[in-house]
Amino acid sequence: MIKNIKEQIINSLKNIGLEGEFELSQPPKADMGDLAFPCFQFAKREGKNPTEVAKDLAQKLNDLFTKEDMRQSSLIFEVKAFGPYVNFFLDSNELASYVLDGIESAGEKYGELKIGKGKKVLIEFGCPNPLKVFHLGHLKNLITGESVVRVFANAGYEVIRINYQGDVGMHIAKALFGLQTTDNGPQSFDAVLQIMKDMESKFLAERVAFLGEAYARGAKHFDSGDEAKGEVAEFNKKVYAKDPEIEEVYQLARQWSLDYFDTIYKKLGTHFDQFYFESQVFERGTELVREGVKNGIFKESDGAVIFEGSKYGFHDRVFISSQGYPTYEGKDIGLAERHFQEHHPDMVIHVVGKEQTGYFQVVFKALEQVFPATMGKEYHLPGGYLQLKGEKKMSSRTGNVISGEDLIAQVEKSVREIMKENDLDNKDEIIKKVSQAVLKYAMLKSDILQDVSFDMQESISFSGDSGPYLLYIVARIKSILKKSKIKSQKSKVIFDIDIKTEEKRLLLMLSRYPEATREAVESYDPSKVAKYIFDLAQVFNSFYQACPILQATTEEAQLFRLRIIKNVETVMESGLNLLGIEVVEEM
RNA sequence: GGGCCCGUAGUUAAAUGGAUAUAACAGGAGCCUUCUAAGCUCUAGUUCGAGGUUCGAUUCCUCGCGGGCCCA
Repeated sequence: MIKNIKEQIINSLKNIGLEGEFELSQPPKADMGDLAFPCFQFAKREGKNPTEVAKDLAQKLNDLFTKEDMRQSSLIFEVKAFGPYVNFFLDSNELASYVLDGIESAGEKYGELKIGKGKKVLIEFGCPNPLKVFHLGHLKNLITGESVVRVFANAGYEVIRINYQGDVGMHIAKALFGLQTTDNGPQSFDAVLQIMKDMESKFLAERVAFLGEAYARGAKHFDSGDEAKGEVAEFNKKVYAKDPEIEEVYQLARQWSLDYFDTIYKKLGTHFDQFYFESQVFERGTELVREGVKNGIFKESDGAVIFEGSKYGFHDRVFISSQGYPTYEGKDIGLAERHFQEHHPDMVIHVVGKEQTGYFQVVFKALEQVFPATMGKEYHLPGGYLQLKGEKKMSSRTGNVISGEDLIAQVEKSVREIMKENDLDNKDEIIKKVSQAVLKYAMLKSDILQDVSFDMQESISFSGDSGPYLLYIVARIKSILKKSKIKSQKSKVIFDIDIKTEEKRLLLMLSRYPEATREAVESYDPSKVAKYIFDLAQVFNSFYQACPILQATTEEAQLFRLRIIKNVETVMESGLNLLGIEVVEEM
């Protein structure tokens, strides 16, 4: 959209003899024009003063545009030099018909891209560990991952949603140790199994809390000394060996956890195409690493198997421990083989916290050597932490932290409180959608790498830079459209309409949406879309204040404004959808 | 000890090396018999420090200072 307008300007520049690649920027103020061409680089190449060059270019372009047959279109009506910039003013009426026709003919597809066409990408996100708490980090990861999936799908990629979960390893051992430990000493796993079977009728949340407490007991014991570490490690062996003593308890606890995670996925409107488990890949991972030792990729060191990342400027990492068990690194080798054999992806994106950056550098380097086909295709998308305002980073080591589900519940409670006076049909559903908007927008509005400091008061506030603020604008537009009673807004753009500055700014803003979706996919960062929607919302509000719609002075103006807000609605809904946020009819 | 990331108004965040560093919240002053004022308009307030590269640095480089993380 705006891209085509820019191309027209660039063509004009080429017509007057400029060569090479140009970027157009946006003047800082509306009265300085709609698009700008900075002359610095061109002037440098010519060895001239940029201000003089701008003056000269503006003159030449004006000469060009007065020759009617040379004009690309009537969209540009004025060219002016501002210091070292050549600024272009677009004709409001031409712009209006260009933008509105463009969006309307694209419909819901407006903002979609083709850059990923024919390419397949696996996006791995979520990844909570069974038998551990679903903590705030997982919540943020799910929200981020869901949005990244949508941004890539919107860009034309075929996306496979992957969730990889750690159902073997020390954290499972800790939970099992905790389960068999009571205040009066150890109990048998038969007894544990009986307790758990008796709990089957209870709520899932309660059963999962029971597992969480067990994990916390086990983790505490593990940290209490070397001897304790050894005791817990015994359970690790049993898990890997599928020891019948613990197998039934382990399977039941694992299933409770997974069922519980499913309820959270549903609550957040996310889903997965495929689940992978560490239990499915650890054997193959171990095998591949052992083979790699023979090929000189990995190296034995003090009974463990390591990869010498230090040869590549990273650090060495253990892939098989001295006890003979694969580490996360070793398992990831087995996992990657399955990814590539089953899906043949062009790219695998791991949406994981930023603290894993060093880990992935080494694992990807090792992978390249085990499977050269993965080279350049594995990508770690590092995310910042989620902190509640006034608290330190959350850890699931200790039992008493706010879980992801607790936060969802607290947000819902606060939203319900704010909306208690509102008389609405389907109020519960609206509250749920608004609550999701609160959480998702708060997590996605800053750069993906930035830590999010979640301020409950600010995020649930219905004014300012918040999810509800955006939903409110959509609801207001829908309300006006409903009241307008005009069935068809397919008015021809009326060329004698006097278009106000606020209307023009809004039209220009609408034309930039595809640029936002492109930036988001190119930088792997949904926040680009979030920022765009917020900017659009701001511009809309100025328009809304300055331009009465239903009380417009002429019928033409009313039809025109209805058409504009219909398009704002389309773009807002589309952008929010990329963030995983559903709009509401009223609130 | 080695490596990575970060440091912007009181707070939370923007800014492909470009025009007067932009918003939100909090503060001050206005605007509702009018489409949902959950809004709008005005106002005050910012680049951690020292160098360097550049016509131009919040952005790139070096060295400090402060915070986070990974590895040992």
